[in-house]
Amino acid sequence: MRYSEHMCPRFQYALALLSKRWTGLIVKALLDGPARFNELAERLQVVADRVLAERLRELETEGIVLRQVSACMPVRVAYSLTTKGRDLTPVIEAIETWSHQWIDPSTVGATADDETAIKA
Amino acid sequence: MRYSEHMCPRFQYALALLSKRWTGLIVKALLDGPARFNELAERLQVVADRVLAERLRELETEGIVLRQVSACMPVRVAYSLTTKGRDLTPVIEAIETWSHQWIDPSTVGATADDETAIKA
DNA sequence: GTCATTCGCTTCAGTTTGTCAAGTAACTTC
DNA sequence: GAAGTTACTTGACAAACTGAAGCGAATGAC
Repeated sequence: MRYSEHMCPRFQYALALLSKRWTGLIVKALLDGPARFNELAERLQVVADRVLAERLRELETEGIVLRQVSACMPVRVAYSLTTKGRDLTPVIEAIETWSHQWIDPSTVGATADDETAIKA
Repeated sequence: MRYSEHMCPRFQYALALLSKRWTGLIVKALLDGPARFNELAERLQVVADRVLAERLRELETEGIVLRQVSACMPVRVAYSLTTKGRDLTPVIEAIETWSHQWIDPSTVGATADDETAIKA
């Protein structure tokens, strides 16, 4: 990875991590509690399996996500946040606050397009 | 854009914006004060001109960045943050705090690789 | 005047990164 | 023994990013 000389490398490293596509959403989803792979894929419907697997592997090596495999019969894999991961809460909260202050629901676009719209 | 049904669309929209490559770094750079295009490109050495121009255009349409063209002789373009943009400060600060708490300088990799290393 | 330079981009070719659909290996249930 | 579940992986394709070069207007150096 390359860094700008004019900014703190640690900040740049963290930013690169967090601004990888879907990283924020995955962390947010895991803040709601641990989940198995398919469960997580359900929570974040927009993320392709391939990328979800990749991101989770990256987040695991970064020590943000914990991967626990149960030796049981239909091999279950549970993903959860480590302390390092849970410490991202203020970042997520800051984004939530900002989005509620500045993002106009109408800007967001067709929010419920498919079946959700029919149900509503 | 597509959204997960299980999370606030405003949050997802904000996250998509902020997690686009280089967006965070550009905002951070502009928090240090307004800058012209080439000046900004210098501050963020890692961003290709093409993408910088594109990101700035996006951030302008989002109302985060203000683009002011001086009618003077060698057309100067000044970029600065709007209030909406400056309100991202808590987000940037949260990431800074986290990175200083959790990112080990040695993890960051070869911090100063080129000439910087020779000078040190 | 003509050449080279600065400014704010844009264009091009090539690599990286992401998407979608399908497949796989191990095991259970019918 | 065929079908389903779980956690991924694979492959073909598309979108996004990179680095180097170009471009048009306006100087400044000679």
